[in-house]
Amino acid sequence: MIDLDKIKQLYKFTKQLNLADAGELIKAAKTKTFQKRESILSQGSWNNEILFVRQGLIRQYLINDKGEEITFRFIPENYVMANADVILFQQASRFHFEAMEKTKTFSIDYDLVQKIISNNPKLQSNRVHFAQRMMKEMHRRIELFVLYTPMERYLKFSKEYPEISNRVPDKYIANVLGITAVSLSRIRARIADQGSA
Amino acid sequence: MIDLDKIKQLYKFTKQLNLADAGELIKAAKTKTFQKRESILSQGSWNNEILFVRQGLIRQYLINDKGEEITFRFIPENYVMANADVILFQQASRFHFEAMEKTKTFSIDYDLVQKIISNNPKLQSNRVHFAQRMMKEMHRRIELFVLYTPMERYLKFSKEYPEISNRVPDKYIANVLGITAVSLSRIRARIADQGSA
DNA sequence: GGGATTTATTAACTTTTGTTAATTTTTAAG
DNA sequence: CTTAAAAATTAACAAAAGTTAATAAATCCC
Repeated sequence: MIDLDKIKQLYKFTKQLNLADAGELIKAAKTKTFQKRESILSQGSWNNEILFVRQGLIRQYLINDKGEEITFRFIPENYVMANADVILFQQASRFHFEAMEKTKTFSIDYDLVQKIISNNPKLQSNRVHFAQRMMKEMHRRIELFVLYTPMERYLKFSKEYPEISNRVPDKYIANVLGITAVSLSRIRARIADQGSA
Repeated sequence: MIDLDKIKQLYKFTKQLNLADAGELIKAAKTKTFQKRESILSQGSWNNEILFVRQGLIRQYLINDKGEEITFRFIPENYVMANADVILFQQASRFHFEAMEKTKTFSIDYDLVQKIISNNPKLQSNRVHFAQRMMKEMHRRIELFVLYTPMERYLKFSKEYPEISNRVPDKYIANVLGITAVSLSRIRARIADQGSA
């Protein structure tokens, strides 16, 4: 993997990436590959690596009080996996992360990112744009729950993220949309009905 | 309003605020007061002020396709009102913001914040902590929808934000939790039942 | 390609929510 | 304090979602 490749990949992630200044970050990034179903990070971990997904798809999930597995989020190509529990909430991870397909990533320790950024002030704008991207994604997701019905959520989700929707089992999508798999199946039946009516 | 007061208030907002460096920001902040029910920002606006709520409570809402008013978020003391549509999504505001009580704020134009920060690199850490605070809040909210039932959401919300829960009409809380006012009323009845059973 | 496993669908039933409207309670304004 | 307005509750019914289990379809792997 040569640097040019890295740069291209990262450039897709944020149009604002300042290529000259990002050099140090790119140098520090480690390449990792995970096989399908391989665990990337487990519940209880204090690992605080940031992973940029170059290829593949990661699923973030947890086991709730009732012992049920609940998928919280998908992280496809050009998105970043960050462990909110460790980085934002200063607690051990409640979540598991696993590759749903063969997944290639760049990874950097969050502490190292901090350090590099503090030594390269020009990287600040990249950090700002990264944070904004995360906030946009989260905001959209909250809107989905507050403003729309389960059926509308599903329609919007599959329209907005076809590259996820077509790759992962519906039962995981159901979790992400805050409904059960059975309910999602019925929603799909209703949509098919209406479409042909 | 003397500067010391401003500083104290802002300090509450983020423990990381570097008081010496924040001087310029504090100088640039304008003090505003809104009366109960007064509109702060309307749908369609391109205003991109950031408001820090010193006192009072702001309600963010929109009118959906069906003409229904839906409350999206509350912004109480020591929280920041920012218009995501203008700042993150580069679009005119879909939301209205109004004071639910007499509300006192500090306000700064987002562009001015940007400018001041770029001239005072030490303020960067404040910006990072601000962004992290927003992300924490959003993450928690998404968790509420993905991991919990409407009843659990209500219990957690009223426990975690009693200062909001006790001040605003239930019908607005219902929206924020993604359910109807009637349904919330029934949930409350069920809780009362169980409590006395 | 064929059997095993996983996923999706369907069914049957219960519980909860949405919707509309009436009624009670609370709040606000004069 | 009294009345008007707003909010919350309750009712009645339809629609949708949760739950458990059975069945069908898709997929995985040797």
